Amino acid sequence: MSTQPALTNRDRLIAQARRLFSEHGFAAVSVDEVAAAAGLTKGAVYYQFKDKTDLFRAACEAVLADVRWQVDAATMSGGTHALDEIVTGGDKWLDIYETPEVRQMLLIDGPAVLGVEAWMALQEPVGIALIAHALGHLVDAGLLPQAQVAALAHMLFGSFVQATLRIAVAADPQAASREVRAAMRTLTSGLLAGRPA
Amino acid sequence: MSTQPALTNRDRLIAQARRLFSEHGFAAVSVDEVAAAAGLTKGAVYYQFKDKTDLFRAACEAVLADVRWQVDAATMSGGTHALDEIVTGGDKWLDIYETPEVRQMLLIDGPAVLGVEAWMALQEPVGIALIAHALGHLVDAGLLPQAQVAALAHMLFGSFVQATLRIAVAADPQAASREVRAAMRTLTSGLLAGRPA
DNA sequence: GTTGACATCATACCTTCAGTATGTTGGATC
DNA sequence: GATCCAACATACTGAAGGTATGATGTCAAC
Repeated sequence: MSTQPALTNRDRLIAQARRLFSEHGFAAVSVDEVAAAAGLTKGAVYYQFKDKTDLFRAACEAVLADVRWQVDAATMSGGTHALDEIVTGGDKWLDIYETPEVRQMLLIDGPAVLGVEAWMALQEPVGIALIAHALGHLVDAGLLPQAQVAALAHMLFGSFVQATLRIAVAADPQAASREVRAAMRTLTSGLLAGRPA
Repeated sequence: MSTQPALTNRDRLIAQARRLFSEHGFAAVSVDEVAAAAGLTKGAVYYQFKDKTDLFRAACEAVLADVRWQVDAATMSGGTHALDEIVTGGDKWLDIYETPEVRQMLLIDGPAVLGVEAWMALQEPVGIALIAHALGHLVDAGLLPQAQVAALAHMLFGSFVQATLRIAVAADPQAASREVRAAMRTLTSGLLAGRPA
Protein backbone atom coordinates (compact mmCIF):
# COMPACT_ATOMS: atom_id res chain seq x y z
CA MET A 1 0.00 0.00 0.00
CA SER A 2 1.17 3.48 -0.76
CA THR A 3 2.36 5.65 2.10
CA GLN A 4 0.23 8.56 3.18
CA PRO A 5 1.15 11.88 1.53
CA ALA A 6 3.15 12.76 4.65
CA LEU A 7 1.47 15.88 5.93
CA THR A 8 4.47 18.05 6.71
CA ASN A 9 4.64 20.83 9.27
CA ARG A 10 4.75 23.23 6.36
CA ASP A 11 1.38 21.91 5.20
CA ARG A 12 0.00 22.26 8.70
CA LEU A 13 1.17 25.87 8.92
CA ILE A 14 -0.41 26.68 5.59
CA ALA A 15 -3.65 24.98 6.58
CA GLN A 16 -3.91 26.98 9.80
CA ALA A 17 -2.89 30.16 8.00
CA ARG A 18 -5.72 29.66 5.54
CA ARG A 19 -8.19 29.18 8.33
CA LEU A 20 -7.08 32.10 10.51
CA PHE A 21 -6.39 34.59 7.74
CA SER A 22 -9.73 33.91 6.10
CA GLU A 23 -11.59 34.19 9.41
CA HIS A 24 -10.01 37.34 10.85
CA GLY A 25 -8.07 38.95 8.03
CA PHE A 26 -4.33 39.26 7.55
CA ALA A 27 -3.68 42.14 9.94
CA ALA A 28 -5.65 40.64 12.83
CA VAL A 29 -3.71 37.36 12.87
CA SER A 30 -0.25 37.11 14.43
CA VAL A 31 2.47 34.74 13.35
CA ASP A 32 2.48 33.20 16.82
CA GLU A 33 -1.21 32.36 16.52
CA VAL A 34 -0.69 30.50 13.27
CA ALA A 35 2.26 28.63 14.72
CA ALA A 36 0.42 27.74 17.92
CA ALA A 37 -2.63 26.56 15.98
CA ALA A 38 -0.34 24.19 14.10
CA GLY A 39 1.21 22.96 17.33
CA LEU A 40 4.49 24.74 16.59
CA THR A 41 6.25 27.98 17.45
CA LYS A 42 7.33 31.04 15.54
CA GLY A 43 10.70 29.50 14.78
CA ALA A 44 9.08 26.95 12.51
CA VAL A 45 7.27 29.65 10.58
CA TYR A 46 10.39 31.70 9.95
CA TYR A 47 12.30 28.60 8.93
CA GLN A 48 9.68 27.65 6.34
CA PHE A 49 8.79 31.16 5.18
CA LYS A 50 10.63 34.39 4.62
CA ASP A 51 8.21 36.56 6.58
CA LYS A 52 4.53 36.92 7.41
CA THR A 53 3.73 38.10 3.90
CA ASP A 54 5.45 35.06 2.44
CA LEU A 55 3.31 32.82 4.64
CA PHE A 56 0.25 34.64 3.40
CA ARG A 57 1.39 34.24 -0.18
CA ALA A 58 1.87 30.51 0.26
CA ALA A 59 -1.58 30.23 1.82
CA CYS A 60 -3.06 32.18 -1.10
CA GLU A 61 -1.38 29.85 -3.56
CA ALA A 62 -2.85 26.88 -1.75
CA VAL A 63 -6.31 28.41 -1.96
CA LEU A 64 -5.78 29.20 -5.61
CA ALA A 65 -4.70 25.63 -6.26
CA ASP A 66 -8.08 24.47 -4.97
CA VAL A 67 -9.82 27.08 -7.09
CA ARG A 68 -7.89 25.96 -10.14
CA TRP A 69 -8.95 22.42 -9.46
CA GLN A 70 -12.61 23.41 -9.51
CA VAL A 71 -12.14 25.65 -12.52
CA ASP A 72 -10.65 22.82 -14.51
CA ALA A 73 -13.46 20.52 -13.47
CA ALA A 74 -16.01 23.11 -14.55
CA THR A 75 -14.45 23.75 -17.94
CA MET A 76 -14.14 20.03 -18.62
CA SER A 77 -17.80 19.39 -17.99
CA GLY A 78 -18.66 21.30 -21.14
CA GLY A 79 -22.22 20.71 -22.29
CA THR A 80 -22.99 24.31 -23.12
CA HIS A 81 -22.55 25.94 -26.46
CA ALA A 82 -19.22 27.68 -26.90
CA LEU A 83 -20.74 31.10 -27.33
CA ASP A 84 -22.90 30.71 -24.27
CA GLU A 85 -19.90 29.87 -22.16
CA ILE A 86 -19.26 33.51 -21.36
CA VAL A 87 -22.79 33.77 -19.98
CA THR A 88 -23.09 30.45 -18.15
CA GLY A 89 -19.47 30.70 -17.04
CA GLY A 90 -20.35 33.64 -14.83
CA ASP A 91 -22.53 31.46 -12.66
CA LYS A 92 -19.85 28.85 -12.34
CA TRP A 93 -17.32 31.53 -11.50
CA LEU A 94 -19.49 32.78 -8.63
CA ASP A 95 -20.06 29.26 -7.33
CA ILE A 96 -16.31 28.74 -7.09
CA TYR A 97 -15.27 32.14 -5.79
CA GLU A 98 -18.07 32.53 -3.28
CA THR A 99 -16.20 31.08 -0.30
CA PRO A 100 -14.88 32.86 2.81
CA GLU A 101 -11.30 31.86 2.03
CA VAL A 102 -11.33 33.18 -1.52
CA ARG A 103 -13.19 36.29 -0.54
CA GLN A 104 -11.09 37.45 2.40
CA MET A 105 -7.67 36.26 1.26
CA LEU A 106 -7.73 36.47 -2.52
CA LEU A 107 -10.11 39.35 -3.06
CA ILE A 108 -9.88 41.63 0.00
CA ASP A 109 -6.46 41.30 1.63
CA GLY A 110 -4.60 40.11 -1.46
CA PRO A 111 -4.04 43.41 -3.26
CA ALA A 112 -3.10 45.33 -0.12
CA VAL A 113 -0.77 42.68 1.31
CA LEU A 114 0.90 41.31 -1.81
CA GLY A 115 0.76 44.44 -3.93
CA VAL A 116 -1.33 44.82 -7.04
CA GLU A 117 1.30 43.48 -9.39
CA ALA A 118 1.98 40.24 -7.51
CA TRP A 119 -1.72 39.85 -6.85
CA MET A 120 -2.59 40.10 -10.53
CA ALA A 121 0.15 37.63 -11.39
CA LEU A 122 -1.58 35.17 -9.07
CA GLN A 123 -5.06 35.73 -10.45
CA GLU A 124 -4.23 35.71 -14.13
CA PRO A 125 -3.57 31.99 -14.62
CA VAL A 126 -6.80 31.01 -12.87
CA GLY A 127 -9.78 33.31 -12.62
CA ILE A 128 -8.84 35.70 -15.39
CA ALA A 129 -7.67 32.98 -17.74
CA LEU A 130 -11.02 31.24 -17.33
CA ILE A 131 -12.82 34.35 -18.50
CA ALA A 132 -10.33 34.94 -21.29
CA HIS A 133 -10.94 31.40 -22.49
CA ALA A 134 -14.64 32.04 -22.77
CA LEU A 135 -14.00 35.32 -24.56
CA GLY A 136 -11.92 33.38 -27.07
CA HIS A 137 -15.11 31.89 -28.45
CA LEU A 138 -16.37 35.39 -29.17
CA VAL A 139 -13.18 36.09 -31.08
CA ASP A 140 -13.69 32.93 -33.11
CA ALA A 141 -17.19 34.08 -33.94
CA GLY A 142 -15.91 37.48 -35.03
CA LEU A 143 -17.76 39.26 -32.23
CA LEU A 144 -14.66 40.56 -30.48
CA PRO A 145 -11.21 41.69 -31.61
CA GLN A 146 -8.45 39.50 -30.23
CA ALA A 147 -6.57 42.56 -28.99
CA GLN A 148 -9.32 43.30 -26.47
CA VAL A 149 -9.47 39.87 -24.85
CA ALA A 150 -6.84 40.45 -22.15
CA ALA A 151 -8.16 43.80 -20.95
CA LEU A 152 -11.81 42.77 -21.22
CA ALA A 153 -11.21 39.54 -19.30
CA HIS A 154 -9.50 41.51 -16.56
CA MET A 155 -12.36 43.97 -16.36
CA LEU A 156 -14.98 41.24 -16.26
CA PHE A 157 -12.91 39.66 -13.50
CA GLY A 158 -13.24 42.94 -11.62
CA SER A 159 -16.99 42.95 -12.00
CA PHE A 160 -17.17 39.36 -10.77
CA VAL A 161 -15.05 40.26 -7.77
CA GLN A 162 -17.47 43.00 -6.77
CA ALA A 163 -20.31 40.61 -7.39
CA THR A 164 -19.00 38.19 -4.76
CA LEU A 165 -18.36 41.02 -2.31
CA ARG A 166 -21.85 42.37 -2.87
CA ILE A 167 -23.34 39.01 -2.02
CA ALA A 168 -21.18 38.68 1.06
CA VAL A 169 -22.23 42.05 2.45
CA ALA A 170 -25.92 41.77 1.59
CA ALA A 171 -28.47 41.35 4.35
CA ASP A 172 -30.12 38.64 2.28
CA PRO A 173 -27.35 36.77 0.46
CA GLN A 174 -29.84 34.54 -1.34
CA ALA A 175 -31.64 37.47 -2.89
CA ALA A 176 -28.38 39.27 -3.60
CA SER A 177 -27.06 36.20 -5.37
CA ARG A 178 -30.07 36.12 -7.70
CA GLU A 179 -29.86 39.86 -8.24
CA VAL A 180 -26.17 39.73 -9.05
CA ARG A 181 -26.46 36.76 -11.36
CA ALA A 182 -29.18 38.50 -13.33
CA ALA A 183 -27.01 41.58 -13.72
CA MET A 184 -24.13 39.31 -14.71
CA ARG A 185 -26.23 37.84 -17.49
CA THR A 186 -27.15 41.29 -18.72
CA LEU A 187 -23.51 42.29 -18.77
CA THR A 188 -22.16 39.20 -20.51
CA SER A 189 -25.00 38.68 -22.94
CA GLY A 190 -24.46 42.22 -24.12
CA LEU A 191 -21.20 41.00 -25.57
CA LEU A 192 -23.20 38.66 -27.79
CA ALA A 193 -25.08 41.56 -29.32
CA GLY A 194 -24.21 40.90 -32.94
CA ARG A 195 -24.44 37.19 -32.40
CA PRO A 196 -25.49 34.98 -35.30
CA ALA A 197 -28.52 32.82 -34.71
CA MET B 1 -11.71 91.10 4.15
CA SER B 2 -12.74 87.59 5.04
CA THR B 3 -10.47 85.56 7.28
CA GLN B 4 -8.62 82.62 5.79
CA PRO B 5 -10.40 79.24 6.20
CA ALA B 6 -8.18 78.59 9.23
CA LEU B 7 -6.26 75.48 8.29
CA THR B 8 -6.56 73.45 11.46
CA ASN B 9 -4.12 70.87 12.74
CA ARG B 10 -6.72 68.29 11.90
CA ASP B 11 -6.61 69.40 8.28
CA ARG B 12 -2.83 69.24 8.32
CA LEU B 13 -2.88 65.73 9.69
CA ILE B 14 -5.33 64.62 7.03
CA ALA B 15 -3.29 66.25 4.30
CA GLN B 16 -0.10 64.49 5.38
CA ALA B 17 -1.98 61.23 5.86
CA ARG B 18 -3.25 61.44 2.28
CA ARG B 19 0.26 62.02 1.01
CA LEU B 20 2.01 59.31 3.02
CA PHE B 21 -0.70 56.65 2.79
CA SER B 22 -0.99 57.08 -0.96
CA GLU B 23 2.78 56.97 -1.44
CA HIS B 24 3.67 54.00 0.76
CA GLY B 25 0.42 52.26 1.60
CA PHE B 26 -1.41 52.08 4.92
CA ALA B 27 0.71 49.42 6.59
CA ALA B 28 4.04 51.04 5.74
CA VAL B 29 3.21 54.38 7.35
CA SER B 30 3.35 54.88 11.11
CA VAL B 31 1.20 57.26 13.09
CA ASP B 32 4.34 59.04 14.29
CA GLU B 33 5.39 59.70 10.70
CA VAL B 34 2.10 61.35 9.88
CA ALA B 35 2.23 63.43 13.02
CA ALA B 36 5.84 64.48 12.44
CA ALA B 37 5.12 65.39 8.82
CA ALA B 38 2.40 67.70 10.10
CA GLY B 39 4.74 69.22 12.67
CA LEU B 40 2.95 67.51 15.54
CA THR B 41 3.23 64.41 17.70
CA LYS B 42 1.21 61.29 18.18
CA GLY B 43 -0.82 62.89 20.93
CA ALA B 44 -2.46 65.21 18.44
CA VAL B 45 -3.42 62.32 16.20
CA TYR B 46 -5.06 60.34 18.98
CA TYR B 47 -6.90 63.39 20.17
CA GLN B 48 -8.36 64.10 16.74
CA PHE B 49 -8.91 60.49 15.69
CA LYS B 50 -9.95 57.30 17.40
CA ASP B 51 -7.13 55.19 16.02
CA LYS B 52 -4.97 54.76 12.93
CA THR B 53 -7.86 53.30 10.96
CA ASP B 54 -10.00 56.30 11.82
CA LEU B 55 -7.28 58.60 10.51
CA PHE B 56 -7.21 56.56 7.33
CA ARG B 57 -10.96 56.77 7.02
CA ALA B 58 -10.91 60.55 7.40
CA ALA B 59 -8.19 60.78 4.76
CA CYS B 60 -10.23 58.58 2.43
CA GLU B 61 -13.26 60.78 2.92
CA ALA B 62 -11.19 63.82 2.03
CA VAL B 63 -10.00 62.12 -1.15
CA LEU B 64 -13.55 61.10 -1.97
CA ALA B 65 -14.73 64.66 -1.44
CA ASP B 66 -12.32 65.75 -4.18
CA VAL B 67 -13.51 62.92 -6.39
CA ARG B 68 -17.09 63.91 -5.83
CA TRP B 69 -16.23 67.44 -6.82
CA GLN B 70 -14.85 66.27 -10.14
CA VAL B 71 -17.71 63.85 -10.67
CA ASP B 72 -20.24 66.61 -10.24
CA ALA B 73 -18.32 68.83 -12.61
CA ALA B 74 -18.23 66.06 -15.20
CA THR B 75 -21.92 65.26 -14.98
CA MET B 76 -22.84 68.95 -15.22
CA SER B 77 -20.89 69.43 -18.43
CA GLY B 78 -23.37 67.26 -20.27
CA GLY B 79 -23.16 67.60 -24.03
CA THR B 80 -23.47 63.92 -24.80
CA HIS B 81 -26.67 62.09 -25.55
CA ALA B 82 -28.23 60.49 -22.50
CA LEU B 83 -27.93 56.96 -23.82
CA ASP B 84 -24.30 57.47 -24.70
CA GLU B 85 -23.53 58.60 -21.18
CA ILE B 86 -22.84 55.05 -20.05
CA VAL B 87 -20.23 54.73 -22.77
CA THR B 88 -18.57 58.14 -22.60
CA GLY B 89 -18.89 58.16 -18.84
CA GLY B 90 -16.38 55.35 -18.60
CA ASP B 91 -13.64 57.56 -19.97
CA LYS B 92 -14.50 60.33 -17.53
CA TRP B 93 -14.53 57.83 -14.70
CA LEU B 94 -11.02 56.70 -15.55
CA ASP B 95 -9.76 60.25 -15.81
CA ILE B 96 -10.97 60.97 -12.32
CA TYR B 97 -10.01 57.72 -10.62
CA GLU B 98 -6.61 57.38 -12.26
CA THR B 99 -4.62 59.13 -9.53
CA PRO B 100 -2.15 57.65 -7.02
CA GLU B 101 -4.28 58.75 -4.07
CA VAL B 102 -7.47 57.18 -5.33
CA ARG B 103 -5.72 54.06 -6.49
CA GLN B 104 -3.73 53.22 -3.36
CA MET B 105 -6.11 54.46 -0.70
CA LEU B 106 -9.60 53.99 -2.14
CA LEU B 107 -9.06 50.96 -4.35
CA ILE B 108 -6.22 48.92 -2.85
CA ASP B 109 -6.00 49.54 0.90
CA GLY B 110 -9.62 50.58 1.38
CA PRO B 111 -11.34 47.19 1.46
CA ALA B 112 -8.68 45.54 3.62
CA VAL B 113 -8.36 48.39 6.14
CA LEU B 114 -11.95 49.60 6.44
CA GLY B 115 -13.69 46.34 5.72
CA VAL B 116 -15.79 45.64 2.67
CA GLU B 117 -19.02 46.94 4.15
CA ALA B 118 -17.68 50.34 5.24
CA TRP B 119 -15.69 50.58 2.03
CA MET B 120 -18.76 50.04 -0.12
CA ALA B 121 -20.71 52.57 1.91
CA LEU B 122 -18.03 55.11 1.02
CA GLN B 123 -17.98 54.30 -2.68
CA GLU B 124 -21.70 54.08 -3.27
CA PRO B 125 -22.58 57.78 -3.11
CA VAL B 126 -19.78 58.72 -5.50
CA GLY B 127 -18.32 56.31 -8.03
CA ILE B 128 -21.13 53.78 -8.03
CA ALA B 129 -23.87 56.39 -8.01
CA LEU B 130 -22.30 57.99 -11.07
CA ILE B 131 -22.58 54.73 -12.97
CA ALA B 132 -26.07 54.06 -11.66
CA HIS B 133 -27.12 57.47 -12.92
CA ALA B 134 -25.94 56.65 -16.41
CA LEU B 135 -27.70 53.30 -16.25
CA GLY B 136 -30.87 55.15 -15.40
CA HIS B 137 -31.04 56.38 -18.96
CA LEU B 138 -31.06 52.78 -20.14
CA VAL B 139 -34.00 52.11 -17.86
CA ASP B 140 -35.84 55.10 -19.33
CA ALA B 141 -35.22 53.71 -22.80
CA GLY B 142 -36.53 50.32 -21.78
CA LEU B 143 -33.20 48.64 -22.31
CA LEU B 144 -32.68 47.61 -18.69
CA PRO B 145 -34.98 46.58 -15.83
CA GLN B 146 -34.83 49.00 -12.92
CA ALA B 147 -34.25 46.12 -10.52
CA GLN B 148 -30.85 45.42 -12.06
CA VAL B 149 -29.45 48.93 -11.83
CA ALA B 150 -27.91 48.68 -8.37
CA ALA B 151 -26.14 45.37 -8.91
CA LEU B 152 -25.07 46.19 -12.45
CA ALA B 153 -23.67 49.58 -11.41
CA HIS B 154 -21.69 47.88 -8.67
CA MET B 155 -20.31 45.30 -11.07
CA LEU B 156 -19.37 47.92 -13.65
CA PHE B 157 -17.68 49.78 -10.82
CA GLY B 158 -15.64 46.64 -10.19
CA SER B 159 -14.57 46.42 -13.80
CA PHE B 160 -13.55 50.08 -13.76
CA VAL B 161 -11.51 49.49 -10.61
CA GLN B 162 -9.57 46.71 -12.27
CA ALA B 163 -9.17 48.92 -15.31
CA THR B 164 -7.36 51.57 -13.29
CA LEU B 165 -5.20 48.96 -11.58
CA ARG B 166 -4.34 47.41 -14.92
CA ILE B 167 -3.15 50.75 -16.23
CA ALA B 168 -1.11 51.41 -13.10
CA VAL B 169 0.72 48.10 -13.33
CA ALA B 170 1.29 48.14 -17.07
CA ALA B 171 4.79 48.65 -18.45
CA ASP B 172 3.35 51.12 -20.94
CA PRO B 173 0.54 52.98 -19.18
CA GLN B 174 -0.29 54.96 -22.30
CA ALA B 175 -0.91 51.83 -24.35
CA ALA B 176 -2.71 50.15 -21.47
CA SER B 177 -4.99 53.15 -21.11
CA ARG B 178 -6.01 52.93 -24.76
CA GLU B 179 -6.42 49.17 -24.52
CA VAL B 180 -8.56 49.41 -21.41
CA ARG B 181 -10.72 52.21 -22.75
CA ALA B 182 -11.43 50.19 -25.88
CA ALA B 183 -12.47 47.20 -23.80
CA MET B 184 -14.57 49.51 -21.68
CA ARG B 185 -16.47 50.69 -24.74
CA THR B 186 -17.07 47.12 -25.80
CA LEU B 187 -18.44 46.28 -22.40
CA THR B 188 -20.69 49.31 -22.00
CA SER B 189 -21.90 49.54 -25.58
CA GLY B 190 -23.03 45.95 -25.29
CA LEU B 191 -25.65 47.21 -22.89
CA LEU B 192 -27.06 49.29 -25.72
CA ALA B 193 -27.61 46.21 -27.86
CA GLY B 194 -31.30 46.65 -28.42
CA ARG B 195 -30.91 50.39 -28.72
CA PRO B 196 -33.31 52.33 -30.93
CA ALA B 197 -31.70 54.43 -33.63
C1' DG C 1 -7.04 90.25 37.04
C1' DT C 2 -7.41 86.13 39.12
C1' DT C 3 -9.21 81.72 39.10
C1' DG C 4 -11.04 77.70 37.28
C1' DA C 5 -12.43 74.80 33.60
C1' DC C 6 -11.93 72.97 29.23
C1' DA C 7 -9.74 72.19 24.75
C1' DT C 8 -5.50 70.91 22.57
C1' DC C 9 -1.40 68.83 22.34
C1' DA C 10 3.31 66.79 24.20
C1' DT C 11 5.64 63.32 26.83
C1' DA C 12 6.32 59.00 28.95
C1' DC C 13 5.00 54.56 29.21
C1' DC C 14 2.98 49.93 28.18
C1' DT C 15 2.04 46.11 25.26
C1' DT C 16 1.96 43.56 21.21
C1' DC C 17 4.18 41.70 17.49
C1' DA C 18 7.36 41.05 13.42
C1' DG C 19 11.78 39.69 12.85
C1' DT C 20 16.51 37.81 14.38
C1' DA C 21 19.97 35.27 16.78
C1' DT C 22 21.13 31.47 19.05
C1' DG C 23 20.45 27.19 21.34
C1' DT C 24 18.67 22.27 21.01
C1' DT C 25 17.43 17.82 19.17
C1' DG C 26 16.96 13.95 16.27
C1' DG C 27 18.36 11.50 12.46
C1' DA C 28 21.39 10.46 8.52
C1' DT C 29 26.05 9.39 7.07
C1' DC C 30 30.53 7.51 7.25
C1' DG D 1 29.65 6.56 17.94
C1' DA D 2 31.27 10.99 16.28
C1' DT D 3 29.95 14.39 13.04
C1' DC D 4 26.97 17.17 10.58
C1' DC D 5 22.88 19.22 9.20
C1' DA D 6 17.98 19.89 8.82
C1' DA D 7 14.13 21.42 11.59
C1' DC D 8 12.48 23.59 15.22
C1' DA D 9 12.34 25.98 20.08
C1' DT D 10 13.72 29.72 22.95
C1' DA D 11 15.27 34.23 24.07
C1' DC D 12 15.85 38.63 22.62
C1' DT D 13 15.42 43.27 20.08
C1' DG D 14 13.18 47.07 18.01
C1' DA D 15 9.36 49.24 16.14
C1' DA D 16 4.83 50.71 16.35
C1' DG D 17 -0.11 51.14 18.03
C1' DG D 18 -2.35 52.67 21.81
C1' DT D 19 -2.92 54.85 26.64
C1' DA D 20 -2.22 57.68 30.65
C1' DT D 21 -0.80 61.69 32.30
C1' DG D 22 1.21 66.16 32.32
C1' DA D 23 1.84 70.89 30.20
C1' DT D 24 -0.05 75.05 27.93
C1' DG D 25 -3.13 78.23 26.23
C1' DT D 26 -7.72 80.20 25.99
C1' DC D 27 -11.95 81.76 27.55
C1' DA D 28 -15.64 82.68 30.89
C1' DA D 29 -17.12 84.15 35.05
C1' DC D 30 -16.94 86.57 39.05
